[in-house]
Amino acid sequence: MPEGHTLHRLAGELTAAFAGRRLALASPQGRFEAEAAALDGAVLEEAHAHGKHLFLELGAGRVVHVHLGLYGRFDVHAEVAQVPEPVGQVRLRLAAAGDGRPTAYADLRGATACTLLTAQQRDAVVARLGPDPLRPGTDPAPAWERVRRSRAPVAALLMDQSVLAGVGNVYRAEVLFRHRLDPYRTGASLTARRLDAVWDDLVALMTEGVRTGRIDTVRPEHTPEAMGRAPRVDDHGGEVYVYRRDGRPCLVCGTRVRKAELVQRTLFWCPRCQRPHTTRRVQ
DNA sequence: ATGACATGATAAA
DNA sequence: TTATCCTGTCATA
Repeated sequence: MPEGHTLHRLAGELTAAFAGRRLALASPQGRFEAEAAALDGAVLEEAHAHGKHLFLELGAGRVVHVHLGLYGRFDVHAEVAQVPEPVGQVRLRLAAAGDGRPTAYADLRGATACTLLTAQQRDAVVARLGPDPLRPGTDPAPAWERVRRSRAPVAALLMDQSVLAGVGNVYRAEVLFRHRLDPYRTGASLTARRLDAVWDDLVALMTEGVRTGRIDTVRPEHTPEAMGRAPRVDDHGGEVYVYRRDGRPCLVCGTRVRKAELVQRTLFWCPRCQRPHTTRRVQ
C-alpha cells in the first residue's frame, strides 16, 4: 500500500474524521502503550504527510510520527455504530465518540515507525526529505540538481527519499516506462527538460493516486477496455505497464517485461521500450 | 504447517 | 553488502 499517495490520502482521511476531536489513544499491542496513555484525551489539530511520512499534530508540540514501511497499514473507519475490539496486532488505535459527530476509529499495524516527536524533531525529519510531488507548489529543482550530478542509475535516484520524497517501487517503475527511460541510465545523462516532464507526470499520477487510493498509470489506449484484455487482479488493484508484470508481454510492444534487483528492490522494465541510450547521432 | 514475498528504511559489517 | 524490523497473504507441501 504505502507510497506517498497512500500517506497523503491517509492524512486527509484522518483529518476529516478526527480533527478538532478529543481522541482516545491506545496501543493494544503494547509497543506504543506509554505514549498512547500520555496522549490520551489530546485533541487532533490535523494530520499531514510529507513523502511517506505521516504526522499527527496533537498540540503543545506533540507530534505522532508514523511511517508504514513496506507493509504497514492504517485503516480509518470514519463512521461506525460502535468501536469494536481490536483484531490482530494493533500498534495504535485512535477513537473518537460521544461528541455529536460520527463515532470513528483508526487502527495502525505493522508500521516501521510510530513515535512521539517534538515539533522540532518533526521538522528535522521533513528536512531530510527531497521535494514531494504531492505538495502543491513544490519546486523540483533541488531534486534534479542532485540527479544531474549523480552517476547512479536513475532508477536508484528516484527511490532515494532525500532526492525525491514519496516515490516508491511502483511509481518508479511506471514513470520510467512512461518516459521510455532505461532504468540504468545515469542521473547525469538526463536533460533538465526530460526531468521536468517526469516531475509533471509524477504530480499528475500521484495526485490521481491520492484521489482513488490506487496506482493507475496506463494511458487511455492501454486500459483493459481499450485493449480488450482482462483487468489486472492484484492486491493493490491498479492498472500498470510493468510493475510485477515480468515475463508477460509489454502492453505497448509485446516484448517480455523483465525484472532485476536494484538497490535491494525489484525493478521491472521493458527492455525494448526502455532501450539503453546510445550516443546521439549527428545527421 | 511452512515459506516466500510485499508499494520501506536503517544499522552494522 | 548483509541483516534486521514490522504484519499479513498467498502459494506450496
